[in-house]
Amino acid sequence: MNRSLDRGAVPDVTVPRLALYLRKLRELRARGVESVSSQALADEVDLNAAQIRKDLSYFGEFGVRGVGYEVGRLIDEITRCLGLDRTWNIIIIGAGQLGTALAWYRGFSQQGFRLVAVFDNAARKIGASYGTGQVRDIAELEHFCEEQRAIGEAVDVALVSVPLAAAQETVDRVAEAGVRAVLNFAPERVVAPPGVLVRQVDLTSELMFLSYHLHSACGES
Amino acid sequence: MNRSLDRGAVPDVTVPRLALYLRKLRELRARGVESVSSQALADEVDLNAAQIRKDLSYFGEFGVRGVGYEVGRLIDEITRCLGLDRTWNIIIIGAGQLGTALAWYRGFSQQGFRLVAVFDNAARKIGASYGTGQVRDIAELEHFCEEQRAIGEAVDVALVSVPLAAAQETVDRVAEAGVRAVLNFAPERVVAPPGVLVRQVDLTSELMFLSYHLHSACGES
DNA sequence: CCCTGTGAACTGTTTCACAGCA
DNA sequence: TGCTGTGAAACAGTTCACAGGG
Repeated sequence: MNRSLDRGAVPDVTVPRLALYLRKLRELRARGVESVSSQALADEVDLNAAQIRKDLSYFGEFGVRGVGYEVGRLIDEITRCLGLDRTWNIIIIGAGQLGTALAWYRGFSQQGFRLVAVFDNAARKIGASYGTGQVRDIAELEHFCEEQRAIGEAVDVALVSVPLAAAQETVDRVAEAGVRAVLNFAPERVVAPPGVLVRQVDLTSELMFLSYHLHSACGES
Repeated sequence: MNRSLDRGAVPDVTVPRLALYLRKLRELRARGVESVSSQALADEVDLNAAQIRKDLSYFGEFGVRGVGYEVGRLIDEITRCLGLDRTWNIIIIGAGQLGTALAWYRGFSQQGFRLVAVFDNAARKIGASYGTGQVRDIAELEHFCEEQRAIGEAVDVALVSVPLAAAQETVDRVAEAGVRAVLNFAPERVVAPPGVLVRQVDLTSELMFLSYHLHSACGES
């Protein structure tokens, strides 16, 4: 029974934790550690050991009773579960400060994400080369996506770093162009077009979370 | 009874939702809307109306039965609950691509966050002026924080955008310098020093979340 | 009557505790 | 024996459903 297919059973909160385990396991491997128990890994990532065992059990049985998990094997399994055993093509819409920072971010390529293009509507930015992607005119978006599909390198994910007012329109447009996942950085919760997965990265909310806790801590202590 | 003080009763997930309500309420006010029911607001933010009423009830009774909520009043109340009725001083550590993008980000000042300085260890970057903050030598960090405290403008939050390997060390150092909240952008879950609130913004995890869902959707449909 | 505020029911997640296997 | 994998218990968060006040 291939557990990785019955997606409905995997809690959403499990997925980001798998990413965390993966990172820590790679670190352990780099340090020469070959085997790890759920307890040892739990200590490293500051979680409950049962949590880790349960998270992994949604996808299969990767450990050996009485022994633990083989680090290399577990890295491979989690990599596969997360869909990181292939390359995902990403584009960035909006070559402002944030878009530019994202384009230069090294972490992407290290995880199997390949930046194939950056789009902007400002003529003076077009043609510049950021990291592995070139800045193109947003007018070419649909054409570019189609071309990529034609060569078997369809655009999988769009990172949207456009101004607030353009966020929804941009998401609708990339969805229309066939992109099925979006990471939106604009502080505006956009409505996901059907069949498109939208994930929000909201700096303002994060700051407000901090201010709330700083504020209420003042009131208490 | 001031509910905003018994913090233990407020679920963590409520706080980012308040930030969302606040944004939508401001938008409604800008559109000239003066009164809103929990149902109408729920439709706007795509949540359950009871959820909104319960979230607000943790902090007090802001509505009028049979009528709804007065938009202006609710904005004020949420602003107060989130601790946004004052200015918070923030610093950025690491003036790389991401740190620079953060420094230029307009959203901060609009929400009552004031950038007071950017720190870096690269001599050639020091002195440059980013947004409202000037780039200073990281060696001056402790001195700067103390000086700010002396003039009653203590540094409240540090945004950490340094390379992976320096993240933990940097967080420990800002904590030592008296900063009580950190927003960490390095893809390394850092250990929070006692009494310091650390919040993680992890682009890599977000991308992996998308790749997981794209991947498992392929297997199904 | 309408809509808020809230106990109670429900759903989802975490943790416990132990059976089962190396 | 030691550690995994997993039902069952505990806990947290969401939604329901209705009492209560304008």
